[in-house]
Amino acid sequence: MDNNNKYETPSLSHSFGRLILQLRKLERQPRTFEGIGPLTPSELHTIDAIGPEGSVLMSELAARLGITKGAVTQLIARLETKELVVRSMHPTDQRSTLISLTVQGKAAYMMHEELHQAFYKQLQTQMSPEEIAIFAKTIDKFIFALDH
Amino acid sequence: MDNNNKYETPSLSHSFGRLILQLRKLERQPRTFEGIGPLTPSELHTIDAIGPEGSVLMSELAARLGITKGAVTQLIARLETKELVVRSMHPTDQRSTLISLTVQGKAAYMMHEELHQAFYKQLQTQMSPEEIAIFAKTIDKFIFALDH
DNA sequence: GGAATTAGTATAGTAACTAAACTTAAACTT
DNA sequence: AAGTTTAAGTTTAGTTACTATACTAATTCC
Repeated sequence: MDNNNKYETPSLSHSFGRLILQLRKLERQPRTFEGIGPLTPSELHTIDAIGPEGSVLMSELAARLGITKGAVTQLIARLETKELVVRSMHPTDQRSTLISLTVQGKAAYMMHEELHQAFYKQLQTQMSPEEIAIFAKTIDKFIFALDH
Repeated sequence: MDNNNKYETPSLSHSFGRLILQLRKLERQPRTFEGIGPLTPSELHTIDAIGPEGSVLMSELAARLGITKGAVTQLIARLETKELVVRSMHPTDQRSTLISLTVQGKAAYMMHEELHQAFYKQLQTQMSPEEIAIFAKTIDKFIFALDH
């Protein structure tokens, strides 16, 4: 046996493969929010990236989400028709557009955040604080390894 | 401060948010394989799910990938035109179709597997065996928590 | 020997992008 | 001051990766 791993665990590659398939599934499931309607994962990520306070440039949003500016234009257009987001002028640069959440948008943000909190609370019943700590730390190393 | 977490770590929710955006990005990047050409992430997951030996039913493939049978039909059709996969008859059930990898398909499988191995080897330079073990274990709990 | 189930396919529609060409504004260059 | 380059954002057409629905054919279940 050329595997001298002395820790009896599920294989990392196997677990990670399952995680990816699970996340792919999760990431194509829209979620419906009370008084707002269904929001796709991309819409939710965008709302998340804007944040509940202040405003963000289109290009900054593209950078945060890791997508092109063209994709952001399309997403913001859709969120604008849903009245979750507003565009406003940049005070000094006429080229720039500032995006911020409407009252409705903030409500969606909060409800989504609560879902997250509930999830992490539920996770704490399954994992010890030590495990959670290592998990968070290793995710960061993992991300680092992902983009070399 | 109502956060009595005594472990100084990046917040799990923050790390996980970043992980999701990173994986979304990764999961829309095709990879090119020597002598085969570019393969999309979905195509690679499908090849992975078929495996290098034996054959798999369409419906089993759909279950493994967590997508509908219709989606599998389309993916297999594409992989068939790329000559990475062949359909064959089920010995006793005329309705069923068995899918297996061609020689080319197995080559793609192997090259992809080598990429994975290289990634995990690189990860081992960043993480201790204990961390890797806990990471694998906690991913499983995490997946469990994801689908309640 | 039907009736219900199961395996797979076909088709139309949607989400989530990208790439490339474009417009307008701002910042440099000389 | 005029021209050039860069940056911000939009538009459009195309692709991938699905889903949902309706369908055909084979099998199993009374």
